[in-house]
Amino acid sequence: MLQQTRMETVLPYFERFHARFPNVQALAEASEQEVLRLWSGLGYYRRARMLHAAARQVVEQFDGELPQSAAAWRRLPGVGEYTSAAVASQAFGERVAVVDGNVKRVAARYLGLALAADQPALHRQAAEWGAELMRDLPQARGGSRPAGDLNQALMFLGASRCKPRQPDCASCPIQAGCKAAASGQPEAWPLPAKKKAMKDLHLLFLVAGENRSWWLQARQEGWNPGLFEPPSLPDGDPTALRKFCRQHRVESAYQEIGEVRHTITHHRIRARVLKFGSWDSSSGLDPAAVPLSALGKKVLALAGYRS
DNA sequence: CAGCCGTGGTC
DNA sequence: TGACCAAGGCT
Repeated sequence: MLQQTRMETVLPYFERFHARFPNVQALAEASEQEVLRLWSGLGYYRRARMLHAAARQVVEQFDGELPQSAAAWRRLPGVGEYTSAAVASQAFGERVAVVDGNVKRVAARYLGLALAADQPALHRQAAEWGAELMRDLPQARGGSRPAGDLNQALMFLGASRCKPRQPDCASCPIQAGCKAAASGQPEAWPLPAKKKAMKDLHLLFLVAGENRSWWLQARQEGWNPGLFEPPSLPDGDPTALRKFCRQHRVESAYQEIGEVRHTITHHRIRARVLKFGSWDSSSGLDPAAVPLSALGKKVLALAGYRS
């Protein structure tokens, strides 16, 4: 859950998720839809599907025993260099360095690397720096976890002092050897990344339903795969709308009830919402019982759905 | 390697 | 308002 997502955002999701799936067996036995439902709103839904797949793999292939090393964790779906190092350093005391956004920023400043945050070269050099710090660590004893502590310390330093903007060098414990602090312009590191262009997308949502029964479809591809939303199609094509209504046996009498704006990664979505009065309500779904995307929630809220 | 995937907070 | 960014990983 913490991949690309802040602790404060994750916490309430984690609490609910962990209450429902207290162990790997419970997660493995759940349906993917149930897993997505408890994840819905957190974003990056592929993480949920991969976590679910990993749980099933652990139960089916390893008899429910969790991997005991970074290398073994790394083989699970959804577990990359960062996550395997985070788990193994905290749980097993393994001397593997984490490289996240914080560590990369701290490394760029401390070492004075003229690289942008999204450059693989920065990731590589931050990893080398981390490995070097790991080698100089004292041996673990008496239950101490120097490797895990170092990893958390670097990430916390990045989040609390060595922030992207207005870093607090005065309170930084490693200011003495820091190139960026010495320059007087610590904010100049890392270099500005090339900005990615946003694309505008115009959609049309078709909403029908009331109370506990609404017209919802599971998305198959593109964004939010596996999540439910009211059906949508590209805006600006009346023929497509008529065809869609005919296919789904919905009378094309509707009311335009408003507009919803939403951003998904590099897409800026502007969606008009049409509400239909008559539809085949026998196929209605309860929005509370299926995984909804944030976009789907916005559309339903506009249409009068109260969760 | 480059592109892709969500959402919410901050300034 | 918009740009940036966050405890990344997969294709």
